[in-house]
Amino acid sequence: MQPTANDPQGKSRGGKSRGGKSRSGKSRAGRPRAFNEAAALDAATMVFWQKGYEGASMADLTNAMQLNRPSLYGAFGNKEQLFLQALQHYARHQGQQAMRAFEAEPDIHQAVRAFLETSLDVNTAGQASGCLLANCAATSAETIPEVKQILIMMVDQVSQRLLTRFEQEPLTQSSAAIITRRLIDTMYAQALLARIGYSYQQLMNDLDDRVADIFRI
Amino acid sequence: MQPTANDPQGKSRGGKSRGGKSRSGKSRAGRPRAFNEAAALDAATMVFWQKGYEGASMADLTNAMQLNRPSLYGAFGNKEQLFLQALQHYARHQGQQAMRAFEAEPDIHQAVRAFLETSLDVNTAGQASGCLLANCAATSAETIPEVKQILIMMVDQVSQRLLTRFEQEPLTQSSAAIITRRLIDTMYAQALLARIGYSYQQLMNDLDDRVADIFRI
DNA sequence: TGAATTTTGTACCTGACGATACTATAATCT
DNA sequence: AGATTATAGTATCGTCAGGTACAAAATTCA
Repeated sequence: MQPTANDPQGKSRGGKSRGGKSRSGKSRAGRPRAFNEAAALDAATMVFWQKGYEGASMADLTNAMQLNRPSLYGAFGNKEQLFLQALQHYARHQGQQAMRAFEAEPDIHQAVRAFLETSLDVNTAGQASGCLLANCAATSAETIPEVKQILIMMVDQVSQRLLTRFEQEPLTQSSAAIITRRLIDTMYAQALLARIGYSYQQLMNDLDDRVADIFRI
Repeated sequence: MQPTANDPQGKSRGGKSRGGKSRSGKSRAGRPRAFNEAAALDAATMVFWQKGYEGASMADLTNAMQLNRPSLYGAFGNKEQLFLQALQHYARHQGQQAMRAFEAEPDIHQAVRAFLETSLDVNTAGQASGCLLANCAATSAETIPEVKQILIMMVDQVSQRLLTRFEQEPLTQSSAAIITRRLIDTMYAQALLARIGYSYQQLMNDLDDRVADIFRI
């Protein structure tokens, strides 16, 4: 907050634009950044989440990120690269919350509930509704090839982690696969419904039924 | 095709821009349209389906629709109104195909399969993949309020029609609701997966399992 | 301390955006 | 036929898009 720039930015250059030497912990020469890179990326993520890739203008972005245009280009490349970084940022944060809640819960039934509840929280909390990946990035998948790769990677990874857990439970192999798919489908559906205006309460009301349904074999 | 404009356009003004009198079958005064309105809307729908609302430029649209800009504005209002009309056009055509296949099939098991198979066809045929409503319009739902209304209407309507059919089958009330929800969730998931690059074959391979899963209670 | 390095902030560029004015053209109406 | 109506087609409007050049500022290196 204070103008004295004594906040320890640590690495200061995590591997952005030009290949940094990252010799040691010491910060490099030159004027220090006036913005926090992670916070800026977080803000950019929110903008893309609300407006999508094409719908978000550079003015929207610099505004939300609290930096000026050359700083943005210096730190993130260009709009497309920023978008891709925002997707990965989202995947590492909002996107992982449900999975963490799932894996933290020992009881499998409760784990599924926690997964969907956390997912619903992400889908309805904040200013953007739905899921940046499922609802926004998917639209741009036709235009930006890298988006397809990222999304496929994410989707497969989530499937795999869920399946691994279900396979440890006392279930047949095929049941584990079915439950995994049902859970993922339910997550997508929740994201879409949240995006088109279903409220937290409306979706929350269905949650118990949905959880029960997933296990109904 | 021929320059002689003797193609019977019939109504010629279905109720667009200004309130037409639609007195009788006779076409009104003035130079006749050089483009087919339904075909133009169809082309616009494809463009939006590929690029989304913000991603589609007026140049893209006029190009695909084979008309010039003033004609577009005269016939469809502006870009946003054109988009809304494209959504409804899509809902009446591509969006109804799966439902029609479903309702045409007497055996409920086969009906579900036909529903998903037709849906998959729509999601992977043509130049745009996925679903215009689920994948593209959802992104713009935050920006254009009318989109939310339209999507909610569509979603609820599909649910209702499916549920009505399942309730006629020998199923418990709750089973009908569960199966309806599973079918819809599966449809969304297929659309998303198609959009992010899963091929027709990949999705087709899962289809039998998915159908069986829907009925597994 | 001064040279080197990096970011900031302003101002700006080029091109594309959505939207329209205007005229020519082709039909119907009287 | 002439008047009227509506579209086609061109050329263009004003604005904002994404992206940068450039000089001032703030740090490290020698």
